[in-house]
Amino acid sequence: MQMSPMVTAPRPYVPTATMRTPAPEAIRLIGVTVHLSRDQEVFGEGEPADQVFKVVRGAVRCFRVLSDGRRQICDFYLPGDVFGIEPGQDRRTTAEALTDTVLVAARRSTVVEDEDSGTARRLWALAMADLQRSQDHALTLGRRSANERVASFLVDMAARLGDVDNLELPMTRQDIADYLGLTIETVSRTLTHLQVSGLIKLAGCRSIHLRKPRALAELCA
Amino acid sequence: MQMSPMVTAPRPYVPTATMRTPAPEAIRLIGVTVHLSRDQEVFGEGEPADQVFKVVRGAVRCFRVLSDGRRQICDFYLPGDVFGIEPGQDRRTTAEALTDTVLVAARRSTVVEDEDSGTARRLWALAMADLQRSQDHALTLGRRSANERVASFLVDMAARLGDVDNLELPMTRQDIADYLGLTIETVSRTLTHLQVSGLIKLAGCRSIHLRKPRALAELCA
DNA sequence: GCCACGCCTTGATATTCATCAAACACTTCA
DNA sequence: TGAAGTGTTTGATGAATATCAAGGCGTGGC
Repeated sequence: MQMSPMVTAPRPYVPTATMRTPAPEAIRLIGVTVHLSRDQEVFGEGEPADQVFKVVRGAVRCFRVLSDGRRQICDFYLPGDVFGIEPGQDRRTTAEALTDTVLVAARRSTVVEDEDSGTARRLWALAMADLQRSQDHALTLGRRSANERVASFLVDMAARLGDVDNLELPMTRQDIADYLGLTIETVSRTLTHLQVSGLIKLAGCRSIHLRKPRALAELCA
Repeated sequence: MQMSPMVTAPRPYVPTATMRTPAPEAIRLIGVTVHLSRDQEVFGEGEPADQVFKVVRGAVRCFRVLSDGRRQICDFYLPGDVFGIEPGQDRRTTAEALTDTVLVAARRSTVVEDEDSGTARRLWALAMADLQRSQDHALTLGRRSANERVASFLVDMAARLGDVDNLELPMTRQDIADYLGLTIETVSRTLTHLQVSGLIKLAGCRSIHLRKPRALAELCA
C-alpha cells in the first residue's frame, strides 16, 4: 500500500478583503482578492462551504485523505478555473495553494440563490465540468496503467495550460503521484522512461517539453 | 493490464410509451415507464442526452470503455435513484440494465429549463450526488487496496439498499470488478477471504450476508 | 561560493494483483 | 433428470508497481 506523507499547511487562510474586483474572465465572480503562499490552505474538509473561488494566478490542489494519511488529489485548478462548489453544506475536500497563488473569493450564496438564469446556468456548467473531470479521473484511476496515467496527465495539463508543448508544472512529483494514484517513484521512473523513448524532454523537474504530443496522446489508450 | 470482455447489449432500447405515471418517490419525474431486460441498453455513449431516468425496479450500470475494451463502471443505479444527467449535450457513458428493470423516463428539458426553483434545486441535488459519489469513487480507485475496495463496496451497497445486512446483489462479479478497477478473480478471491475471516457469509453468488458490518466498515480505512 | 535542505532520480527487492488455466456450481432447457 | 452454458471459484505463475534505501541535483541562505 502506498503512503503519502501528509503535507500540513503552514498557516490557515483568513479571507482578508484586499479589494473588490470584477472577474477578469468568462465567469462573473464578484468578490475579494486573496493572496496565498505555497502550501497554504484555502479551505479544509468539514468546514462550511460558503464561498467559491476563481484562480487568477498560481494553482490549487483539492484532495481527500484516508485515516492513515493516504492522500488522493481530486483535481488541480489552474488560472481561469473556478473551484469550491460542493455537493452539500460542508467541504468534502481540503484545498491548498500549490505555489504562490492569487484567488478571487465570492460568497456561494451570491451565485446559488440568484435566480438570474445566466448565473445559475454558468454555475451549473462549472459543477458539471467538475463532474465530467471526476468521471474521467475515475476511468484513469480504475483502468489505466502507470504509463497511460502519466501520459494522459501530461496531455491534459498541456491542454488546460493553453495547448502548449512546453509545460511549466506548478506541482511536485508527490502531487502528481497523489493525483494519479501512484507513488512518487513510479511517476519519476515513468517520466524518465517517456524521455528515453523520445516522447518528452525534461528540463529541470518542473519544466517538460512534449516532443511528440501526438504519440503521447495515443499512449493514453 | 486488465481486460474486460466487452458485453454488447442484445438490442437497443426504444423509449416506448407504456403509460403516463407520477413519480413514486422523492423526485418528481413525470414520464413514460420503460421495461428493460437484462443487459439491454438504456442509452449509449455519444447519443444526444435528452432524457433522464428513474429506477423503479431492477438496477442499471453506467460505464465507459477504453479503445481496447477495458471497461470502467462509473456507478450503479438502484431503485429510487435518478440517472442520466449529463455534463453536456451528449452521453458520455453507456447505460445498461443489470437485470430485468423498470424505469421512468422524462425529457431532460422538462426539468432543466424549468425555472420553478423547486425542480431546479432537486436536479442540482441529483447532479451533486453524482459528483460526490464520483469523487468518493476516485478516492477508492486511487488509494485503496483490493480488500478495502471490496469492503467499501459492500458497505456502500448495504447502505444504498436500505441499511440491510443481507445483500441481494443485482450485478455479476465482472460488474463489481469493473466498478472497483480490479479483475473478476481478485474480486472473487477477496470475497472468499472476507468469508474465511468471518466478516461475511456468501449464500449463492448474488446473496451476501454481512456478519460483522462494523468490522467491515473499519476495513475500508 | 559553499553548504544544507528539499525534491527528485535510480537501484534492489518485496508485494499485490493480473493473467492463464482448470474445475466447480448454478440455471436453463430438453 | 440430465446436459449445456454461463458465471464463479480456486490454483499456479508472472508482471506491474510499491517499498526500502541511497545518491544526485537544484535552490536558497549565509
